[in-house]
Amino acid sequence: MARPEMLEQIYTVVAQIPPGRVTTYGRVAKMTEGATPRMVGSAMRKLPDGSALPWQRVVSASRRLADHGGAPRQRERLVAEGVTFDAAGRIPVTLLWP
DNA sequence: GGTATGACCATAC
DNA sequence: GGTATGGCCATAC
Repeated sequence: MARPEMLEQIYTVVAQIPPGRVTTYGRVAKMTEGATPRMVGSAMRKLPDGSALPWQRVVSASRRLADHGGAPRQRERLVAEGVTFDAAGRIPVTLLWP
């Protein structure tokens, strides 16, 4: 079940990502006790569009945008923050948030 | 309660 | 750099 505490902790971790940096689903899951990458993805999917949560800063472990309907919008929001993409559409390792 | 699906990851090849 | 496999666990039906 989606325990509210865990969901809130996921939101807290995501909210702590600095602007211009990104992190991966696995990292968020590891920082959240009892969570798995799938749950992080589910949590993001459930978010309303106008959410203040910086969901765009969560990317897949290969440093690409996850494959979902809002991916183009996510890429635009990241670029607007100053996140750069290389020719292969990957985010530089230096932008990863530990 | 079983089965299928999903904004995933680590590992092996 | 790719594909395949197993694991993870909440949701939907």
